Order: sequence, then structure tokens, then C-alpha cells
Amino acid sequence: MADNDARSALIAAATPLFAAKGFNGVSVREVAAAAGVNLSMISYYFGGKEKLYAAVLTEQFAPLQRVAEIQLMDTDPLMKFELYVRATVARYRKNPYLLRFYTSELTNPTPCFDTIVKPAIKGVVQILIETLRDGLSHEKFRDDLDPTDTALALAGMINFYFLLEPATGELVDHAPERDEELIRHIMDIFTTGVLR
Amino acid sequence: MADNDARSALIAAATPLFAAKGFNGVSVREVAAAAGVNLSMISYYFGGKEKLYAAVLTEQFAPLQRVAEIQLMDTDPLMKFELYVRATVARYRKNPYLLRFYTSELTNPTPCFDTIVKPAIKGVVQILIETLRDGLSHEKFRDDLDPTDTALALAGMINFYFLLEPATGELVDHAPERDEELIRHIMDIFTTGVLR
DNA sequence: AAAAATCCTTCAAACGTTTGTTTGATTCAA
DNA sequence: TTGAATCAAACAAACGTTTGAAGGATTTTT
Repeated sequence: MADNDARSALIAAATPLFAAKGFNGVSVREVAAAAGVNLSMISYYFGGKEKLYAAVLTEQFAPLQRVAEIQLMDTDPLMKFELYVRATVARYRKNPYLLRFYTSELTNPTPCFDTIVKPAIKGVVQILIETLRDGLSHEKFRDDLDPTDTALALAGMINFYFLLEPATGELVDHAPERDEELIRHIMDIFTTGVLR
Repeated sequence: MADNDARSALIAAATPLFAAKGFNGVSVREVAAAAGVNLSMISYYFGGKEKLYAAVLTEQFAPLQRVAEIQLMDTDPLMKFELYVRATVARYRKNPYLLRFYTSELTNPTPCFDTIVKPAIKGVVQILIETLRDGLSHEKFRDDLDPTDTALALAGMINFYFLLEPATGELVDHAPERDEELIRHIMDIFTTGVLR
């Protein structure tokens, strides 16, 4: 631990900084000062600013691979969707920086997008699409549904809620205590819609 | 027009650059070169890089104010929601840069977020919430719906579809020819859900 | 066991670029 | 001849990276 003390201190300090200001909005001096280490340690341990950013992103997107576990479970498709929504909420609550990197890379991609972010997102969406196809073939869902549109619709409902927080914080209560209610509302709309 | 030829050329050149790389990812020399004007024209016409960015953002977010027109129309709430979805799709198709600024400011806010972006987003969400309340009071929707969660869910379905394009372009067909089908699917899910 | 050599880590300082902005001269139409 | 518009040039500041010395622990040699 004492070995790579500076290394882990740099990642810990760089994560909230990159998340808040983006790759180009943060200087190596800023990161080093926040980590309490010399700025040359960035090149020493990571080989440069860009590779430090890549290390942060790799760590941040690792939890997304666990979505694959949902697909392997022995439950009906609708329960898998609810598990996905719950896992997404839990993930964002546990790590408040992930969504920032997620959307920052989608909007202003760095070289990391192709290698780290895009594969991770494609993996999740693919699972949702296949889960929906599975449900369709077992006649659990309406047969006029488009699997891809529907998968993106569900992912959009839950992700957009967190994305919009900085803008709608005064309009909508985003407290974690309401998460259970939010999940139920989203699943209700997804399954039976808003009509009476 | 010949008067502020350089001025409009700067805005036209800066818009796709800022949209693709973010405020900090673009240099004034890059913008000036793309516009074909001297880099000192940025300070001359706008008073600096930051004010040029603000001018771009003001122009980009202006169309969002037209959502208010939907609220004033004399139709039932469900039709207003469909009009909102259609207007959103049309807006993104007409201006492919708006969503970039939208999410870029939500994720890595500049000083413009509080003055331009946040009010614009709040305005749209407020209208959606009020439309939903209106529908609830007329007993058009299920009475156990939360207006804010439901409004964000609808907005999320359509916005997330466009946001995810760079990552899911190979998985999902994002062609404009499918827009009508997409709108139909989203409105179907929103109104009656995915169950048979 | 003592001394010497090697390794990994850290540091202040300096490197050459690039940054956004300002300057003062120049152009050209009114 | 006044004024706005444009230009190349220069400005200080900040950028990411490299450097070479210094520290301290470990290993190797005596």
C-alpha cells in the first residue's frame, strides 16, 4: 500500500475532478495538488495525463460488466428488467461520478470512448435487447414491440432521471429515500403505461 | 450582413467545434481558422472566448422556448405529450448540435449552465409536469402516477435515444426514416406499456 | 556484520508549446 | 478624415512533460 500510495492517491483525486470538469478542464497540477503529490508522479506512474484518465475510466466502468449476471439468472424477462433498473440506481448511488463520465464520453468523446465506454454501453444495451427478444418469444410482451426501441426507452427512463438532476433538482425530489418509489413508477409505466 | 460577416462566421464555425469537443477542448485559434478570420476578431466581436461560447449556447437553446406553445394548445394532455416528443425529434434532426450542448452542460457545467441551460431545461420539464397534472385532474391517467417521475420518464425515453447514438449506432438503427416508428413505439409504451 | 552498490520513489526546477488576450499598424469605405 | 474592421505580432500565463539530483530502503558484495 505504501508502495503505490501516490498512485492510488492520484486516481482518488483525479476521479471527482475529471468527472466535474472533463478531461480538458483539469490540469495535471490541479490533480497533483489535490492528491498531495508531486506533479511528475503522473508521468511516473501512468505515463501521462491521458493514461491517468484512462485508468480512472477503466475503474469507473468496471461495475457495468456485472449487468451480464442479470442475463444469466433464471427469472422471467420482466423481473430482469426490474433488476437492471435497481442495479442502475444502486450503481449511481454508490458511485456518483460514473454517470458524469458516461455522458461526458458520449458527448465529447476522448480516445477512451472506443476502447472503454462504447464496449461497456453496447454490452448493457445488448443484454436489454436480448432480454426483450426472449420475452417476446415467450409471448410475455406485446408482439408489435421493437426490441431495440423498447430497450433504449427503459434505459432512458432511469438514466435520464439522474442526468437531469443538476437542472431539475429544485423541481423534482432526487433524494435516495425516493428511489424505491421511482423504481416502482418506472416499472409501472414500462409494463402497463399511464392510461387508466 | 457584410457588416458582421466575421461575427456570424465565428458563431457558425464555433458551434460544431464546441459541440464536438466541449468548451475547454477548443482553442480560439482553432475556431478562428475554421471561420477563416483573424483570431483577434473573437475578442473584438464577443469580448473573449467565453462570451463567444455564451453566444453559441444562447442561439442553440432558443428553440426550446417554443415548447411553451404546446402547453397553450387546446388538445388533451396525451396529444400534448406526443407533440412534445415530435418537437423534440424534429429539433434534434434539424440541429444535431443541440443535444451535445445540452448534455455537455449537464455533465460539465460552465458559467452558462445557470444562466442559459438550466432555465431552458426547467421550463420544458415544468410544462411536462403541469401537462401531466392537468391530465390527472381530468382523470385521463392512472391516479397513482407521480407527475414528476412520469414527466422525466417520457423525456428520458426520447432524449436518451439520441444521446446513445454514438455508442449503439451499430446495434440500433438511428436513421431519420425510422423516426415515425420510434415516436409510435415510445407513445405506445408510455400510454399502455409493454405487457400483452 | 559492515560496507558498497542498486533500486524505487520523490522532488524542485526547467523544458518547449500552447493558451487567451492585447497591441499598434494598416486597410478601406463613409 | 474620421471610423470601423482586419491583420501580424507580441504578451504573460498556463499547459503537459522531462530532467537530474536527492532520499531511503533493499540487495549485493566484501
